[in-house]
Order: sequence, then structure tokens, then C-alpha cells
Amino acid sequence: MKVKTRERILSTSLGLFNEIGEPNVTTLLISDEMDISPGNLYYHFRSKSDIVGELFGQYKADMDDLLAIPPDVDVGLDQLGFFLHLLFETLERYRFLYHDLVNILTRYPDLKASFRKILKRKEKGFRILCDSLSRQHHMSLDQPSLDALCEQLTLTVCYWESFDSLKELGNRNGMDPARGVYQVFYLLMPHLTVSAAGELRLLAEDYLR
Amino acid sequence: MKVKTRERILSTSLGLFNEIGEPNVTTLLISDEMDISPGNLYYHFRSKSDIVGELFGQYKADMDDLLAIPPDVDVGLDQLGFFLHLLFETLERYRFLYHDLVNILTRYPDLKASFRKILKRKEKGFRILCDSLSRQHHMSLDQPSLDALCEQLTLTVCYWESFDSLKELGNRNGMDPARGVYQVFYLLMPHLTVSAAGELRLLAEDYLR
DNA sequence: GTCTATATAAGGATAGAC
DNA sequence: GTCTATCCTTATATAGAC
Repeated sequence: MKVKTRERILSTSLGLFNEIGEPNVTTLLISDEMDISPGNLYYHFRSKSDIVGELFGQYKADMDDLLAIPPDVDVGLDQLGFFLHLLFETLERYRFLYHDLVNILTRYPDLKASFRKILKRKEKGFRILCDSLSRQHHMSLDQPSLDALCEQLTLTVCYWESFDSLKELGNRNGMDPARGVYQVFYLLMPHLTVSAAGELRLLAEDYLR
Repeated sequence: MKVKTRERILSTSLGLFNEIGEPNVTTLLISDEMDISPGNLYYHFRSKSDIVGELFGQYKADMDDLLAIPPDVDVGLDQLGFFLHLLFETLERYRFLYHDLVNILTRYPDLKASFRKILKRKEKGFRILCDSLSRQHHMSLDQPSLDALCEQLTLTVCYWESFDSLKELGNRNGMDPARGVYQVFYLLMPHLTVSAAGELRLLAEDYLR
């Protein structure tokens, strides 16, 4: 029962970070939200940056897990949708990171290298998936187009949530990743063969109910 | 000679905001950089938020200017490239806004509505340009694909600079918008007719020297 | 218009009692 | 493990002399 305070600090912090932005969350606000004293918070974490660091570690672990794609997989389009769904879900769970990225990376400079590595890993993942689609003759692309597409996919998954929440008014909590998956589907579609494109279009429409 | 201090404050602030992020720039740093006293700064601006507000006003004016596209234009692909170049240049000039967007919009909530309006305006602009390409039979798209494409174009121009600067190490000052234009070209390419796509590909390669 | 000096407030973090 | 009280630092902003 006692051991759980540390975990509660982490989840409360994550919630507040996502809700109102990490820079706007003070240690006092966190402890207040949990009905503990600020001193107690500092018993469990030496500093606010330790909290951010640990949450980032979770993000990194989740991403590494998700992006461990064997180079020789053969993914179907439906499985691709499932993967994208999980990816968007994870990114949304740690969306505070992307909401104020420059500020966060300057105040916690240790994270920068790691952040960039994860970015490369995402792009690599998309490359593997596109290769798989090519092998199955669902897709055919010359090198520069493939490079541009993978870069585009990476940019889109990273910033989709920020973009979408900027467009829509409020209503930010519990947003589902469907719109993001839909968007990525339409990014892939023009590069697919006719039959694969048709299948993906159906999946996309299904996806938005 | 005397009247210029106000302008110097604005341009110095803009430079610092872009360089190290608006939240990390204190009024003291601005005045220090200019070799004037903090008191002097506060003679010209009642608060830091007034500086941010005025810079945002400039951004808005520049954008409104750029996005005043007559609905019946017939743009060539080369003109499209020129337009994108200007667009990226303007977005880069005020990149600090997108670097810490949530933080800025919570601390200056007045900007939110305006920001969203500009976003809609960008998307509207892309819609007009795509319509123009369609009229010239360079492009042919069903409605959902067009919607997704315009949304994608909007997202890309807004976040390209953030994404690109995250990927590359340092070297942020005076980055040219060519890579962004190139990326948008490749976003359009698969939707064009064969001849238009060929033309755009040549333009794209030209663009990166 | 510009300066110096200072008020005020907020946030991160520590000390020591319980 | 948790609390209360407090210190330290930094940032915005103002007052008043020049």
C-alpha cells in the first residue's frame, strides 16, 4: 500500500502534463492533486526532472517494444492498421512530450539524443513495413519516393495528435487514434496497387465507423 | 533614431525566441542582448506578453497576405513551388510559435482562436491550389482523398521545420526551406497525371541542387 | 527615453518533526 | 513515509532619478 505513492506520482504527473502542458505543472500542483504534501513528493523524487526523466523512460520502453519489428515480417493491411493504432495510442499517452518539445529538450538536454534515436527507429520501422508491402506486390516505389514516404509517415505519426487537437476545440481527453490511422491510410493509398488500394480504402472507411 | 528601440526589441525577441524557445527567453535576456536596461524595455512594452502578441500579429499579417489566393487562379507547378517556398520561409521566421505550442497557447490564450483560424486558412489555400491543378487536368482526386491530402499538406507545412530540426543536429540558423518544398512535392506527386508528375519530379530534384 | 534599484510572486527544493 | 515550515533562486514588473 505504501509503495504505491511513487507510482501515483508518476501517473498523476503524466495526466497533468498531458492535460495542461509539462511547463505549467508545478510540483505543488502534483502533490495537491494527489492530496499529499510537497515534501512527500520530494521524498520519492529528488527533482521534477527525475519525474520527467522516468516518464520519458517509459515512453522509450514502450516505443522500443512497439518498434521491434522483424525485418522479414509479412504484414497484411489489417495488421498494419492494428500496428498504427497501437502506435498512435502510445504517442497519445505521452503527448506532452511533443506539445512543448523545444522547451522540454532544452530543459532536459539529456533526453535529446534518445529522442532522436527513437525518431530514427520509427522511420526504420516504416521502411521495414513498406518493404514488406513491396515484397507482397502491394506497393511499388522508386527509392526517392520511398524515402520521402517514410519520412512523411514518421512526421505524421509524431505530430498528428498535436495537429488534430489544435484543429478541434477542447475535448482532448480520451481522444481515440482512429483519425490518425485513417490519415496514414490515405497517405499510403496512392502508392498501392489497385486491388490493395481498394482494400485499404474499405478498411479506412470501416475505421471511422 | 530614438523610435527604433521598439523595433529592435521586437526583432531581438524574435531572434531569441526562435533560437532558444520563447519560454526560456526572459525580459532581462532580451534587454541584455540589446545592451539596454530592463526598465527601458518595459517603457516600450507593458509586458512580455505584449511582445509575443505583437510578433504573433506580424505572423498573422504575413500569413493572411500569403494565403490571399484568388479562388480562380491557374497556378503552374513552378509557381506552386515558389508559393511553398514563401510559405516555408514565413513559417520558419516565426518557428518559435510551433516549437512550444501548447505552452504558448495556454500562457497567451487570446491567440488560440486566431491560431486556429490561420490553420483553417492554410487548408483552404491548399484546397484552392488543388482545385486549380484539377481544372488544368494535372490531378484527379475523389473527395475523401482530396480532404485527406489538404489536411496532410497543412500538417506538413506547419510541423516540417520542427520535425526537420529535430532530425538534424544543431545548425538551425538560416536553414533554407528547400527540403520542405521537396517533401511537399513528393506528397503531391502520386496524385498527379504522369506528365505532371514527371515535371514535378524534375522540379524537386532541381530544388535540392 | 533611458537608467538603477527594488518590490513582488512563483516555483524548485531542503530541514527537521512526527 | 509523510507532514509543515522555510530557504533560495529566478522572472516579471514598477518607482523614481536623470
